[in-house]
Amino acid sequence: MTSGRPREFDIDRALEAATQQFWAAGYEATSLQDLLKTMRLSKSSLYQTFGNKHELFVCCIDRYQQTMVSALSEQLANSNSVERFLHDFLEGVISEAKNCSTRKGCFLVNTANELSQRDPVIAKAVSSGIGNVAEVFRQAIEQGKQQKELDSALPTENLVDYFMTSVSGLRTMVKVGADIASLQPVVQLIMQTLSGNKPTYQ
Amino acid sequence: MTSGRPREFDIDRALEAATQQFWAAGYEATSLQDLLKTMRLSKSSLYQTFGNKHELFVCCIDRYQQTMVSALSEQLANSNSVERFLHDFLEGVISEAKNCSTRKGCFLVNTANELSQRDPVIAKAVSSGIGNVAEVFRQAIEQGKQQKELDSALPTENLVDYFMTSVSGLRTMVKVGADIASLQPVVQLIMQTLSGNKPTYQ
DNA sequence: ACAATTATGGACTGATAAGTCCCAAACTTT
DNA sequence: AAAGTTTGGGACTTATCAGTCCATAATTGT
Repeated sequence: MTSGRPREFDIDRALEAATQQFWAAGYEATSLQDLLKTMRLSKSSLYQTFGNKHELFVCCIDRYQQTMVSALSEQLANSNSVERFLHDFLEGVISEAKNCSTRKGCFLVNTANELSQRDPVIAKAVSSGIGNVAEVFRQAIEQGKQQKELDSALPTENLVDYFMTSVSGLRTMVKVGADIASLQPVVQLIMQTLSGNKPTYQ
Repeated sequence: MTSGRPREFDIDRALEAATQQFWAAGYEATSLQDLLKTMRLSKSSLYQTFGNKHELFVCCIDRYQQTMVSALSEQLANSNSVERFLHDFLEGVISEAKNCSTRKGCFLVNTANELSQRDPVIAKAVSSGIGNVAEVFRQAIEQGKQQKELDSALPTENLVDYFMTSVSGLRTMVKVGADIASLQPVVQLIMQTLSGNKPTYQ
């Protein structure tokens, strides 16, 4: 029935560009002009397609969260050692400290810090996203306990909370400017704690 | 020589008020109107005394940092157990999760997250402040090792970095909305790791 | 009395923000 | 050809922001 000029841009690519912008600069510091530039859209197209800045942001959060969860799930599935999976993730977090320029951290955590206290809609999206990420790690840790890689004396929930806390902490340290040499031993300590202080994977 | 009408407001009280405002809402989200209201100053007085919003903010950061460091030093001096000192600090961090309303986190960490990537002046002030805080914990941990409370096999620097990372992580978890019940076991795990997995102070 | 300083408050500037609206052109399907 | 839709761009509104300036009053020391 309905027809008309077809949309020329790709919604997902536009969302990806918007995400990069929001991720790098935050919500408030990103102006509509910035978005139009990186998304390569006219103002009309943006408002018609995404509603407004706030709705666009929530879309970006959701998309980021889905992407992250599926990537993590895949990595877990392709990994034969849970210990290695967790260790590699931590290493990835602190590897941002190698090149001074990027240090973007995690989009969800950044957003939580910027907006969770004053925007309940965004707070809910972030909280949900972090919950989904934590769920992947819960599965990983459960699997690790069954394979006797991790300390099975402790409740899985505690280990998940501990891991999420550690990841958040490393992210902050990277942002504050810590160097990778000082964070490497921290990663070792975290992994030792998770595995019940057996010698850990290097 | 010079005389004139004496200043009617107290600079330190004004800085305290400004700090509370910046702390609660962040730098960008705090307008000059907000500051005038909480500081109970006229616009002229604010600009004459503190220069501008940015300089005022740096003053707040410095003042906060000094206050925090001296308070921590005092607590450490008055504490007979280093383990208890560290444990109480972690408990204080997660106790914010009890009353949903406040959850302000640490002013330095908040600022690092908001501005460190794009404001080098503030980044330096924050980094310096966090360094001073870490120094107190370094002294504490050194003392703990000498008193055989902590695992002396590990370098002090690593333990300090681990502790700072853990604190930052807990702060983020609180902000994201974690409840105190799930963070309590995390605190236990952190303390066990610091003390070399002896049974820890409850 | 006089100079120096701080006080208040409002007017003002220049910039930027998000969002609305309108228009003419481009494109697709019927 | 006609209807429906998207395109880009610019004009516009409304609001807010940080910061400057000025006039006037209040209070101090000399």
